[in-house]
Amino acid sequence: MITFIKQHSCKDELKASNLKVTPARIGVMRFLESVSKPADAETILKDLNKEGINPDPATIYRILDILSGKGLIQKIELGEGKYRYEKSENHHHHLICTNCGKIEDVKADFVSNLEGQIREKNGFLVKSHSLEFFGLCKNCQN
Amino acid sequence: MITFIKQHSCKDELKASNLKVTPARIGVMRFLESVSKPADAETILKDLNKEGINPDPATIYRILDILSGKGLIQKIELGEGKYRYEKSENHHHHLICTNCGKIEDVKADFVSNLEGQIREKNGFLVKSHSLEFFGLCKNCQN
DNA sequence: TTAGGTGCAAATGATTTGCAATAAT
DNA sequence: ATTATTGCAAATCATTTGCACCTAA
Repeated sequence: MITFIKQHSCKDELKASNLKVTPARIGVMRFLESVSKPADAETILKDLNKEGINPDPATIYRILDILSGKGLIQKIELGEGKYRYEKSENHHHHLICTNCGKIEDVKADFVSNLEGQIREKNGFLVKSHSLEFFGLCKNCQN
Repeated sequence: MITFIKQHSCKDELKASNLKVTPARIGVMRFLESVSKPADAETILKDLNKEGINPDPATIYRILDILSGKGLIQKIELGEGKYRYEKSENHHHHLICTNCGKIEDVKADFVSNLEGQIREKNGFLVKSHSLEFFGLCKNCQN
């Protein structure tokens, strides 16, 4: 018996979402896969530039928009007045140091339990959520 | 025995934070006290205008900034690319309908429990948090 | 070929800033 | 009187849009 192991690929993900495969799109997907912290548009663009891909900022925004529309990435806000993006599989919560700006991760799935309660109490169907903590990281408490 | 009941007053709150009492500041405090949903700068300004107070937008932003700096109000983001503000005592979480934009409240204090755990596990001192749910409200599920 | 993707330049929207005039204590 | 606060106008920053050109399928 032969088992086909689904080899993960940015290109395949794009195709699976009926999106044309372009260098800029591959670059964005790759980058978001490689980083542990959610990244903003500017950071993403600069990384692509390093790899010799030079899309217009408008293109980056359009790509981020379509990818989050397809659910491949998540658009989040961390109280900075701009958006950050993360690969959907990387979803987790953050600890944002209000002093130095450091962003740490917290893995916690307690929120999932709440969604059922909300459905019952409020009749609201939760599709996604954000949970962020602001405060002082270890280094900034002195 | 005479009991002094602390009569809540916007002016007193301002004074207690060493802020000068001005019409615009009173107006902002009053408005945020009167509404159940977090409001954006534009909405706040329009309300003040109705009451005959006509500050410049820049003044509104400066007031919102100083009030949140003093902890009298909270600055939050609901995925709209702008900030909203709420009276600190009104802190709660929101259900944001991604279809019609309706904002509902959820009262829940389960998050408080987490802050202790985060302190232990991550050494991170939580000062505030945000928890928002995105999905479809009752009306928009059909 | 052709629908979808991109570059460029200009527009938008929220928020911020410098500075001089003004009002709260 | 003194210092904080405000108004005004201009600047900034992130993001969006119109349109002509280009490219992946």
